[in-house]
Amino acid sequence: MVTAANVKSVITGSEENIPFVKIKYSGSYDLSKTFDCGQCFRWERVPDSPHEAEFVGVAFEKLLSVASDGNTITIYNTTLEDFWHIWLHYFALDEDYDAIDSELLSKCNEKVFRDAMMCGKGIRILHQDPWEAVCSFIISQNNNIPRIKKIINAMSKNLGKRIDCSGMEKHGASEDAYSFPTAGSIFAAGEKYLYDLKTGFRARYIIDAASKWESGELDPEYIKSIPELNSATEYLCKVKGIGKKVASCALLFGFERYDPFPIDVWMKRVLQKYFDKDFSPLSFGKYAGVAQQYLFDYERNLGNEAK
DNA sequence: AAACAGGCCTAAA
DNA sequence: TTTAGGCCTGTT
Repeated sequence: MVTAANVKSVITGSEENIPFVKIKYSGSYDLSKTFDCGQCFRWERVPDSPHEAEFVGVAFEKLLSVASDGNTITIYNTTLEDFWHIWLHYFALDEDYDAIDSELLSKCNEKVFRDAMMCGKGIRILHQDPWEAVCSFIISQNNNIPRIKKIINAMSKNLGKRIDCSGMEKHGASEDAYSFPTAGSIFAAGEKYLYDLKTGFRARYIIDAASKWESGELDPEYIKSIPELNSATEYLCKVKGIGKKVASCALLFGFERYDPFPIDVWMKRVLQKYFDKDFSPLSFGKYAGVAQQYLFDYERNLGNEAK
């Protein structure tokens, strides 16, 4: 019962007591680019993995690792049921990126964009938990990725649920793992507690978001139901500490939409450098967010090659 | 050591 | 409506 276009086969097995799901997949899926493009903060590369690439992380209160070898993706420490219910969509294995790419090319045929798309082939936009996305991108402001990860780990360790990792040592889970804390537990902990976890001036923003999340003033299902991007953005901006950029990221990575086009310092640079003054990212259309990821990755890789 | 990091808030024109 | 300054912390 294969329901996703690019998933060719799914089998289960077990390796040293760790159950896995192995997916044969057509098309390109680049785990490294996907986890390294700044959309998520809880995945780490597994050192000395026998796979071409393997990452271990926590999502939806579960610890798992994902490995890729050619056109095979293996998810360790999961079940077939969770694969179909959670991971198929989380990893965007149910998405037809060839279709997305050709839609984007029909909207923009600039050479730089074609190059960026080629360079970023295999990047996937994950479908993360909405609360985790909101909270993570509040933390991301005026901050760098190592410290964002550090803060999120500290919050998880102190306020999340402990997750059993036994048997996952070979998959990079040497220490205990913890789920991303719920809005309720963050709100209960209070602003000073968060401040002491080095969140800095963002502590009160996180509390404001958690409080609105708890009270229902910030309702994820309602947000997902808003058809128009600007309305959804405005709605999220009710929270102190959420501005246009943070809202765009949260919507793109946690609320099931592809049209947000987060503009940060990198994207400002890209737009200035390669596009006409009157060019609007809106012209990328409904998959603008995917275009943003390609361009972002492209610009950052150019920087790395120059070093 | 001073500046910067995938911003946002606030005060002041 | 737009603009400057400040902000927690860690790293270079």
